[in-house]
Amino acid sequence: MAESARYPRVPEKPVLDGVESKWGNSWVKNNTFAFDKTATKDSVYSIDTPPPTVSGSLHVGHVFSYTHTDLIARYQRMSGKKVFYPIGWDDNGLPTERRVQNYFGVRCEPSLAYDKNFVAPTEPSEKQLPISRKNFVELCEKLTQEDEKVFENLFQTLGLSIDWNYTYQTIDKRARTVSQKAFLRNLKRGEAYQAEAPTLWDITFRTAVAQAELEDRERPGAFHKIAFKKQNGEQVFIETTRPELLPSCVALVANPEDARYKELFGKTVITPLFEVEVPVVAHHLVDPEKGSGIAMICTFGDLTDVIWWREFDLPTRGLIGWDGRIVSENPEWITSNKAKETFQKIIGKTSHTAREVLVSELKTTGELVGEPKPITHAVKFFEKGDKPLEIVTTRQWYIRNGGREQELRSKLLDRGVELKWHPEYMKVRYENWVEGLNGDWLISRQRFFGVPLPLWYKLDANGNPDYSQIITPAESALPIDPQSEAPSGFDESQRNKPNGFIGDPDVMDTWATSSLTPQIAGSWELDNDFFHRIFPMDLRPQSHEIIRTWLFSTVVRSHLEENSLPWKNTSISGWILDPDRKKMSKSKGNVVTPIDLLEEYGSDAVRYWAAMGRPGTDTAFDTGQMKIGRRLAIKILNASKFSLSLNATLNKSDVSQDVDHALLNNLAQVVETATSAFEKYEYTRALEVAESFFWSFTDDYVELVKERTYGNQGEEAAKSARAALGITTHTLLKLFAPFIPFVTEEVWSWWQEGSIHLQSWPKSFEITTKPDLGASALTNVTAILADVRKVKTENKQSMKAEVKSLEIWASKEVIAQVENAQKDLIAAGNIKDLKLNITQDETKVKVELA
RNA sequence: GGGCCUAUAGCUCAGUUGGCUAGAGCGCCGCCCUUACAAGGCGGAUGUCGGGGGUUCGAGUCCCUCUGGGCCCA
Repeated sequence: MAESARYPRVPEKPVLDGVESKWGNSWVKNNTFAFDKTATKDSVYSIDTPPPTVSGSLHVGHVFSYTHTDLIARYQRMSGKKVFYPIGWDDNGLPTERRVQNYFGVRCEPSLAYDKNFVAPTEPSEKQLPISRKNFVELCEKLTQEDEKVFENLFQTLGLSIDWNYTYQTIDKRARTVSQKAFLRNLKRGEAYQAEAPTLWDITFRTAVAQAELEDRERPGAFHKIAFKKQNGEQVFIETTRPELLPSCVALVANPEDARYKELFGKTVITPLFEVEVPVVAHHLVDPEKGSGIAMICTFGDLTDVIWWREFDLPTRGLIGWDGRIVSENPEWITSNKAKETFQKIIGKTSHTAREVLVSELKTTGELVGEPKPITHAVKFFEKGDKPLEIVTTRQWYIRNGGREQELRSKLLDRGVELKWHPEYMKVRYENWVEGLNGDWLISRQRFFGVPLPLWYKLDANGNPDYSQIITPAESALPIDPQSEAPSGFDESQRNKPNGFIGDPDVMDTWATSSLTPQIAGSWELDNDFFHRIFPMDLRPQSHEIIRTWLFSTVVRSHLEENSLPWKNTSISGWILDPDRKKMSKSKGNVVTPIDLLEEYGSDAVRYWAAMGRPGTDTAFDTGQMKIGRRLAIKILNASKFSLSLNATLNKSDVSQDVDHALLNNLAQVVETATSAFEKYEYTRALEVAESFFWSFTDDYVELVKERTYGNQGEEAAKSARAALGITTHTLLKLFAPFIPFVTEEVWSWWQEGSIHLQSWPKSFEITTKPDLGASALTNVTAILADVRKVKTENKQSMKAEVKSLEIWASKEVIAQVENAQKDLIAAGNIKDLKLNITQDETKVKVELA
């Protein structure tokens, strides 16, 4: 075996262990996936990678969906694209604040001064320690940095081909600059505006909440039947689940068709306990079947109240404050002494307590009829909150998103059509959402940790803010914090002083920053040359539940700022389902952490499982698939080692035998199928065709030609097989490279230079040696070999058992193919005597064992 | 209440514009220590394609309807 030194780097016994750290480190160290900044737009493939919420926990879902993106990135890179594949960390917003509170046992108290010697408690204290806003933000930054390392470690172990030179944080300076600049542009163009309006309000977080952040939850409640007094002294009975809102009642409403109440429309009634005179109005939204068919309108109990309040131009009688408690002063519209006395009993109370008090009062006066009737109803919650939302009137900032203008809305719907969705049907979710919008995008949040609205307001001579007198910073001064910096033309001593200024205390919604990820990653306005090389981007990968938020808001910002789509394609990942359809939970002890998974099965194996999940399709968490992936990875190692040990070559001109030509034709077909599948973002299909070819290659073809490569048919025949083996191995490694990046890189390093991930994706014309031949010259022969194996198995013989005679009846063409390959066939089947007969009938085989 | 997805072997899933006898892997059963791999190989069994109706020469695939599961929204 003089030639065995041809591939000296092939190990004796290849193993999977250690490939992740070996190649993962190598890729990072060598900048293997560095983006070429000089690349022209048409050669770039840019990816708007989702910034994971670092304060959340690592989940197998991360592994799943981020792998999908990486498959596309690696394919595009091998196809010759300059791939821009950055990543950001979402460390902005409520999840981070909440995690810091729990982790350190602190809470933000904006009135406190910054303590530069502050040291965070090592153990969270039982009672939350109040700290200044700046100290709080510092803790947020400290904790998220640690979280980010954990994610980075996971993603590198998983083999994501991210360019680590382009990481960003949604709270970092660049993100703040971009968010503030984009907001100021929106403001200048009239797309951002402030308004005093009823706002959905979370009393726990004390912040306004946007439509996209709402969810309905079924909650128990009770209908209370309460008597109002008509002008003629008779009673009319309403039913309400929120009797505590009685003091804020501004009208009664019934359906215009409801005969029971027709005579009341246009008249007034008197509220119980508080003796306020309110009108009775008619509106089609009232369901005559619900309750007594007549309801009280309060400011505000729910969103329908807001509609009625607006349409009937009713007064605002705010009752609930920002803390969720009843206001601390007797409202001006409650005038009688008895009513004032009653109101004193609920001042400052939570709505729950106020309800108990008023129900008891109503019982005493007899205005509550019967016992409350328990019901279950849908109540609006902030998706991250624990208490039902209240509606309070506040001044907030909005960005136009088509929620109030048909023209913009239809343009945004057109953007949805322009975007290529993978899978296509996900577009419907976008359309449903946009069509169902009922207001503009509320972007101001009353939080501490986030990107501040870059605004100040002038104070009048009395020291009251004049919100129409907005002071904006110069773009060059961004990012700014209006709470700690004074606007130009003022100095800090004028803060909160008459004729001075105040800073806007609010921060922007986390989506107001996330909606700019293409601009942040692409250094918009900071390096516009760079930006225009990568924008519009090629792909936004994400999951389906945030189409209404992240995807839509990004489309809005890009449409407003660039008058274009932010990306050409979006691919929507499905969810991970538990195999037993039960939620994984810590209490059950069956939580699988992704890092352990990668260690147990190997990253390539876990990626294989992920790759089996098609875009948009929910996939079961299935360690069985990972075992198969692991087996595939091991098989690639062994089969490649074997091919190389047979002195495989890449000499196309050596291929002379029909079975070898046919193998390459078959392979070329696989390449074409895999390529077109990848072009359609159907990576699973690409993997499947490569995999099934690979197994038939090792099981059938390699077995068939093994003896020939040893030289039993002479050097020329051996060379033909060695070239076919080499070309096939070479091509298969590339086809598997996006899926199984570690093992393919390992094998590549045995006999080739550089990284396989920077090689060109195979093309069918580079592979074929005799394209007109087709593939049947091989498949017809391996089918016969399979028949021989079957007979041996049926007779409980070993595969190398001798066949006394093999007789074949087949068409002229098949017989010719068998004749061409008969030496391979005889050697592989250990056949002593081969008889060939031409027939018109189907191929028939008779095997006689020794 | 509206929208979307989904139902195929014990399990996880393919099945393209309707077209030969509906496939794969796992699992199961049987066999083989074969000098790449026993963490391997070879072979086998397994289906009322959720139910009902319709279109068609022909339906897992298209239409209607019912039922179960999931998601989004109201």
